[in-house]
Formats: sequence, C-alpha cells, structure tokens
Amino acid sequence: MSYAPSQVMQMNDANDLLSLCKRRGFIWPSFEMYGGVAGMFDYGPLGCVLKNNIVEVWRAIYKGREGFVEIDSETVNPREVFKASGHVDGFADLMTYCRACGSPFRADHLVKDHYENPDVLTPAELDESFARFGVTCPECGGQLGPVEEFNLMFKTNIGPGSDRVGYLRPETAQGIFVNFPNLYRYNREKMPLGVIQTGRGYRNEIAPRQGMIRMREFNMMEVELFVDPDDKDWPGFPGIEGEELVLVPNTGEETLTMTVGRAVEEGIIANRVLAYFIHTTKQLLVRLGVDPARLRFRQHLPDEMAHYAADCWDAEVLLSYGWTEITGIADRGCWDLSRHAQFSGTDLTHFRRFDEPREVETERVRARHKALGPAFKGRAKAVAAALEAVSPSEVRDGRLTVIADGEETVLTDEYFEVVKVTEKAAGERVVPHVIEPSHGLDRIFYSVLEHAYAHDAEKDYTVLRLRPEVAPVKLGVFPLMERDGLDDLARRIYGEVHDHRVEAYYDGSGTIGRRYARMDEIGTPWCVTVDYASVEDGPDRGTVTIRDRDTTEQRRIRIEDVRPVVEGLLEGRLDFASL
RNA sequence: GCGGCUGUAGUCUAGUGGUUAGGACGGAAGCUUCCCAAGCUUCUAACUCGGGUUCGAAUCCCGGCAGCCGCACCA
Repeated sequence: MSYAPSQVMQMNDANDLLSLCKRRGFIWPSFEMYGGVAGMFDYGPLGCVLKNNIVEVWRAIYKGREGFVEIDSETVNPREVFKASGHVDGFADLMTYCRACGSPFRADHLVKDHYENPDVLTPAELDESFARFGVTCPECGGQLGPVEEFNLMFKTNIGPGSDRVGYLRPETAQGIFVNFPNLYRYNREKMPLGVIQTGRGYRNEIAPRQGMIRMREFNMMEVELFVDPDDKDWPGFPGIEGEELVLVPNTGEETLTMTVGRAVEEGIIANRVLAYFIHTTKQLLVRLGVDPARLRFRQHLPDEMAHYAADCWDAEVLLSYGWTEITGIADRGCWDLSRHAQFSGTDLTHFRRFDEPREVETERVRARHKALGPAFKGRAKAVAAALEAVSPSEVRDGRLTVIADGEETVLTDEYFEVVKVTEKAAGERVVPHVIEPSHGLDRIFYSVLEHAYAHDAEKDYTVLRLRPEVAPVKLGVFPLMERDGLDDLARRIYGEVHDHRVEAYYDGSGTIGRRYARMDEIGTPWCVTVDYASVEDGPDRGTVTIRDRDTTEQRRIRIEDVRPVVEGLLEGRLDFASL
C-alpha cells in the first residue's frame, strides 16, 4: 500500500485526524452539550490510554533510567508562591478599555512608539503616558479608561473568608520548588537531585486556537533537576556525545546538524548536563513516535529567554500548524530557589562538602565592643550581634546599616572593623541550579498522532502507525465468523491476553477486512484471527493467524503462544518478520 | 479580543420560506465457510442555542456559543 509520505500534514488531513479522534474516542471537545468552551478538551477512552502510555515512557526514562523521584503537588497555590515565582506580576497583560466604544487594548502596545521597552511600565506609568503623549483609542479616538491588569492565571479564594487569595497553577514546577527542603532531606542532602511531576496547569488564554495546541487547562510532564552550580556535567554524557541533534541556534537562522559533544565544545549549548537532557528529550520524543525528520531544537532568542535563564532550547516538531514547541529544556540557574528563599525566608541551599575540611580565609565584620558599649548601652549587645551577622560586602563608604531590636541603625567604622579570619570549613553553602525539561503532554499527544497518521487517498484508507509501546490497543482478536465455535475460541484467547498492560479488543461483527480496518484506524499493531483451520483437523489445528499492521502480513502461531508472542513483540525481543 | 467565512445524525453532506429534512459512510441486530472496509435484510440517529420577522423559519434578521482563516496575543 502506498501512503502519503511522511511530510507535513495538510490542513484537510489535520481535520480528518481531528474527526477521527472524535469519532473513535481519542479526544472530545469538552462540554459539547452546553455549547463547548474554547481551549478545553476531554480525553476519551483511547486517548486516555494513549496519554497514560506516553507518561509511562517518560517515567521509564526519568524515574527508571535516571533514578529521579516523583511527587504530586497541589494545583491551587496561595498567592505568595506566584508572587515569588514572578507569575503574579509577570504573567499579566495590562489592558485598557476605550471609554467611548469599549474596545480593549494591550496598554503597552499603545505606547510602543514612545518607549524602547514598554512592557516594564506599571499601570500608573501607562496612565500617565497616555496623558503625556495624547494616546487615544485607535478605533474611535475616544478617551482611554484606566489601565487594568488581566492575569492569565485563574484566580480563586482559599477558604470561606476571601482573605487568602489563590491561583490555579500555570505550571507544575513551583510545586517542586516549594518542596525543595523536603526533597533535599529525602535525597539525604545530596546533589544532583532529580524530581519529576505530571499534572494539570491552567492558563486563562485570551484566544485559544489550533485545537489541542493551546489549551486553557493542560497537562504537563515536568522535570526539575537540581545540580551543583559548579558541576554541570552528567555521568551519562560520554555515552551520548557522539549522537546527532538538529539545532537552530539563536545566532542565526540556519539549521545545524551536529553531535551533542561538538555543540557543547563550540559553546552552542551552554553545558553538558543541559545538552544531555536535550538529547534525552530527543530520545523520548522519537521513542514516542515523533518523526526525527520533523524534530528540531531551537534556542531561545536572547530577548525571549526569561531574564533568569542561562540557556533555553525548545523541542519543536513540524505539524500542520507549522513548527510547534512541545518541550522546553532550560537552565534556569539559581533563580527559582533564590526567589523562594528570599520570599519565604527559608534556607534553600545545598551544603557542598569539601573532600576534606579546608582552612578558609574569609573576611568578617567584627564589632568593636569598646566603642559600642558606651554609645549604645543596653542595645549594645543586640547591635553587636547584628553587626557580626552581616557580610563585609555590605559596607558602603565605611558605613554599615543594621537592624537591631527592630530599629535601623547606621554605624561608622569606629564601631566595627573588617578582619581576615582563618576558619576550618567542612564545606560551603551553594544555591543549586535548576535544569528543567518541561513537556507539554497534550502537544506531545497530538504530535504523536499527527506523525503516526497515514492516509491513502486513493483507497480512502487510514492507518495510525503508532509505536506499539504507546498504541492504546495492542491486539485485536477476531473469529473469522461468529459461529461454529470460532467465537468461543476467540473470546477465550481475548480473555487470556487482555489485562491492564496488554489491552486487547474482541470484535466479531462485519467482514474481516472491516475489522482489520477498524483496528488500523486506531493504531492497533497486531490482530489475531481464529479461522476454520484453527479448529478443524489438519496441520494448522490449534493455531491462529497474527497480522502485522504496517505490512498487513500474516503468520500462523500456536494459540498458547499468542500471549508470549505479543509480549515479546511489545518488548522488542521478537520481530514480526522472523515469526 | 477584532475582521471575514461557517454551523443539518457519530462522520461527510443534500436541501435557499410550506419537504414524512434526502443520501453516503459509520454503528446495532440478523443471514452468509468471509482473511483485508465493496453481499443481503432490518433498524438507529440530525437542522448549534436564544430572540425576532412571518399564517408558516433548517432557510430571512439580531445576539450568544463553537469552528476555520487573517490580525493581535501566547510558549
């Protein structure tokens, strides 16, 4: 059979795929009986299994191979969390509405001719600049109303009083950061520390589009790897440095194909651990069924990179919508933990032990008790303690500002001195850096379907060439005819094979070709059929045919071998061609 | 959110003021020794929602909701 070559899917094919997904129970638009809500979808029975299978492959890599640990944290978070993460302030669009015609506008866009970087302006500054530059409604020329914040986070209240403001999380990552002390202890205070989490995130998108690509409620698979900031290597790196990646660096438009090792050597990818997980992302996506020829890694442009990120790469796949980001792999530096340490007052450092205790020469602030006593009397002790707690780097023009007994005091160097002291130290405290591979599960799910979709226009025949590992149904079980005991035998085989890991599907209705077609359309890799030879005397008694989806070839195998053969094929121990 | 186009069974679609709203595919039950969606019989199920115009609306008008395309937005 000839199928559409593996190229970008055309829009009408994409519509056929969405229609297939709906018809066969992969995904359904949510709340259809009430008119639907844009950007929301439900997973049907097959979609649910496919999605779970994708998550299992991801777990196998991160939890299995890399030994990371998994947690499951809350989706509603108090405001403080997103204040610290920057989402309360940075995740908002500033809007203004025309007083005359009511049209809404992005406030910063209205003044972009007057400022280099208008998105840093506060609402008050924007109000003021409307007045100063005489900005009016672009639609009708009317006067603009006050600038208001439209936050992309869903807001709620925690508890019956409305005091405690909460938000639905816009990403799962914060749940890991706020659990860092627990996780660090759990990991017996060692670095590196890898943590994974899957779950839902919520963004109140202004205009969701493109089917499952931009959803208001979406699924993520996030990985946060905490590493020592001075050790951005990874044990598995030598094993993969010869593997190739397709890269689009932010220094130019050209696409480069090069080995992981060379990309690090030439400074294209910032460090080895980041490069390792970019490659891991490729392994994951290809294993899930993403076409390597339609996969690339694009580096964030300097101005689109979050200000804290040291380096950030998006895994992009070519879909009918164009190149689409499905995973982001970022070196977030120490930003997340520093912010939460600062906002919560909790120590979020790693104690890095030296190989052996060292004599370390450091500068310290030492209080001059002789001067402090007479000057501060009863407060002298508290002032001295406050002085010795601050770092010498805070000395400005020979003065230090300290807070003692709740009172701010400026001290000249007649009250303190900076001395060099030699101390024995077993180690030092460092803020771990975070390497974050963050996967959009729904986008990956959709990409897997698009890249598996094969449609023969001439025969009007559709096959989903899903990788067996992710296929929702592994085996179709058919009686050639539902009579003469063929159906009983087929049901028996179905019962022996079907379990929560190997999902089988019994089908006895319609012609045999129709049943194969039904299975091909949902990506079932193999089907067994009980025919008359299975039950009549002859050399094939006690055997069934097994059919391969992609070649439509058949082999005869013994009935008692059906389960082991299917398991062997699934695990890759067996090859259909050699059956 | 703005502008343009669109909305008929699960899917694709016919119907442009009065139709038992038609077909195809799918699905279900049955018949058939039937291995690649193509045989036979029977059955199943729809006018996106709300208002208006009209004696009468799937059809005309207004609005909501949803989809597609473009703009904007977004990772």
